[in-house]
Amino acid sequence: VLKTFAEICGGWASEDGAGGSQATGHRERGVAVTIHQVAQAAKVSVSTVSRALNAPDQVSPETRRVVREVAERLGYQPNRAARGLISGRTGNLGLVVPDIANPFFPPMVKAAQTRAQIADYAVFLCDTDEDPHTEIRALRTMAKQVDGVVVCSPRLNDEQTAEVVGLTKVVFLNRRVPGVPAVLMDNADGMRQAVDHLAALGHRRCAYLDGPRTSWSNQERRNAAVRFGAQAGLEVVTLGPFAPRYEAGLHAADPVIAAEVTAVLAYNDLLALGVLTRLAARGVRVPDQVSVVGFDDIAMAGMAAPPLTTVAVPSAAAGRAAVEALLEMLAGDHTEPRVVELPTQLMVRASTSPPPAT
Amino acid sequence: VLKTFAEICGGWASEDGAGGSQATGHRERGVAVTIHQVAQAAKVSVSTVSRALNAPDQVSPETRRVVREVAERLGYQPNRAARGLISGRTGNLGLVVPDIANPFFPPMVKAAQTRAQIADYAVFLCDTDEDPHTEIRALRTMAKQVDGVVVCSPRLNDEQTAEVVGLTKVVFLNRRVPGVPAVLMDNADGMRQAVDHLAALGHRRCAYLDGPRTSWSNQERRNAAVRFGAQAGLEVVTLGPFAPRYEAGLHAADPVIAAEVTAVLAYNDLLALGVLTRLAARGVRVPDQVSVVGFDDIAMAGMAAPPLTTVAVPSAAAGRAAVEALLEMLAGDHTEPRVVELPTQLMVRASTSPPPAT
DNA sequence: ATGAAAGCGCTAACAG
DNA sequence: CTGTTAGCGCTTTCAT
Repeated sequence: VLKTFAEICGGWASEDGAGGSQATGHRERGVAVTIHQVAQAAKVSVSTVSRALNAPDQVSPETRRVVREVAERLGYQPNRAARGLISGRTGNLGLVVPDIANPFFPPMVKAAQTRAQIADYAVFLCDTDEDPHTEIRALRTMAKQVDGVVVCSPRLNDEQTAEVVGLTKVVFLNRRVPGVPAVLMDNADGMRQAVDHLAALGHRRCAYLDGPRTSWSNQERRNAAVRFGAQAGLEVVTLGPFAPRYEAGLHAADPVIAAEVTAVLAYNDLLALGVLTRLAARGVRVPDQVSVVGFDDIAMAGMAAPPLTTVAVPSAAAGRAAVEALLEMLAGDHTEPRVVELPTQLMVRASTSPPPAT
Repeated sequence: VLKTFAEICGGWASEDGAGGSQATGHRERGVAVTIHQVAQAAKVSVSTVSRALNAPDQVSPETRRVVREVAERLGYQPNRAARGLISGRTGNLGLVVPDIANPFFPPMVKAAQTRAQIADYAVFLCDTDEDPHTEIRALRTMAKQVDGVVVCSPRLNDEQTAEVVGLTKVVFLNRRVPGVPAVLMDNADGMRQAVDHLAALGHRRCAYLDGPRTSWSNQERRNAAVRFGAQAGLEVVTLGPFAPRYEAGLHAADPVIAAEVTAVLAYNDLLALGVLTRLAARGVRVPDQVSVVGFDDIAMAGMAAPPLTTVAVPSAAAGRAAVEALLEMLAGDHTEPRVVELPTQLMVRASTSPPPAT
């Protein structure tokens, strides 16, 4: 019941829980039980133990039964590091993310980890804090202890990308690089849906809130907005660029008002949410006076007031798909480097409506 | 440019970026460079290479220079698994979380991972999806390939806890168990601040929205609300229990209205946010008619309308502290199992005000 | 100061 | 079907 630690820094935030209840069969743990102990206890050789566990049909049913029973009783858990050393297969995957605190990533990470676990892979997580340098360093270190890596929204340049691809099996998530297997989201189609929605409501002029210049997704989204806008008779003026954050949205709202548009397409939800807040503060009613559309459909989008119309992006499915693509590569049935593009979908909620009658 | 994958399930959500630009010194990667290759290239034995890298003062300055240069040129990265096999130290830590998609956890995970990385540890992440069974299984598997584990908001029962503690070094986060080192947040004091705030505003009767029955934090928070409420002349009626989620908050708002209170203390922010939404839908103005206080201070709390008054919990600092506690245990300077309790702090925003004049 | 040799725990030939 | 023999890549005595 001590009480200490003065340094409180960066983020704050809580949650937790207490025990469920499941009986655990009694195990005799003698600190570290190795395959040798099992072999000895079962009165067979270590290789038999290994086979009984990994290649069940290479040992007699009886031996197998005994070995497995003993292994179970002793609580034997094979040492994956040792196994990996000889087999070349570590049973580990790497997962690299620019910023896990960005609400866009957690569902992706969760799905990826869960999928990996099902295939009996453990996953190393690395948050690069948006730094390409940290990213490449992490990848180099990881390479040796994983069978492959999923890199989400890579910030690597071409040279670094080439190096990484030579280091280990890699699947990119949210970035298309020739020759590199990847899982992508159909940003263009999502933006088309959003633009069509606005045009159908009768909007004729809207703003696109530009995201980070270096963002691959942003380029796709902006281009699509302009292209499909022209096609649907919706003029799109670009404002920005803005950081993909709530605070930047607060900032972006004023230019939006000045731009005399009846609708705004934001690069992402965080930005859109900021716009919503600031618009309300300035007395501009959403959606009556201005319609707002986000992108991503992060959890908070549906909790905003008004609930945000946005383009849902299948980030959980993408995380899962990326791991699956990696697993396929590892299985060796690799035809060509696979590129998967997942569909996106407009979620119409309450932040969009016909423009005010002039 | 294929296009496939029909199955879109669970969560949806986007973000990404494209390359920065940093020159990478040219490396001659011969697929996998081992300590042997370095030894050969440097014309010394493997043990000398090992020493030159790990125990610099055991080799002559000249040899050291040469070896390091060669290692650098070849891009040698020691195989941590092999190292761990002999040294018993894996250089890996485990991080177990009930649900990374819960916005409470990402800052914690990020801070923990970052801190571990600084100490040159890699981290295995496991999301247990709130399932004690998955949790114990993950812990058993991890135990062998890590030097220690941080378990966030453990859902383990006593027996399982005992087993885990025997498996590897463990630090709990958000749960106090006798004999187990832990990092805690001062829930009681945070609740005291919230209650005092309400009492100071003139509230005389408020509701506490109960969280999950099994949650250790919830028990602490509820008890504190009642105890400090009595002390401050604020009657606290408990409503619930509710799941710690936005949807549950939507549901909780109606009983709140029926309870004829002038304020509500929610178990956590998600719940409070739901209450905010539903109250607005029913035409109840916050804070004019009812004040709302959350707990945790997740990112969305500040983005709500009105911005939520809530108790900030230092989750990032906690993640960092947990890793540090683990690191200390590993270093062996373990005096007694350490328990650290971090302070919490009320963030007064716009969802609280004096009660309506009756 | 340096090299040779012995394993860490495990799997994969290779014999019986 | 099962045991024996080699190592995987690395650190660490133990000699030299």
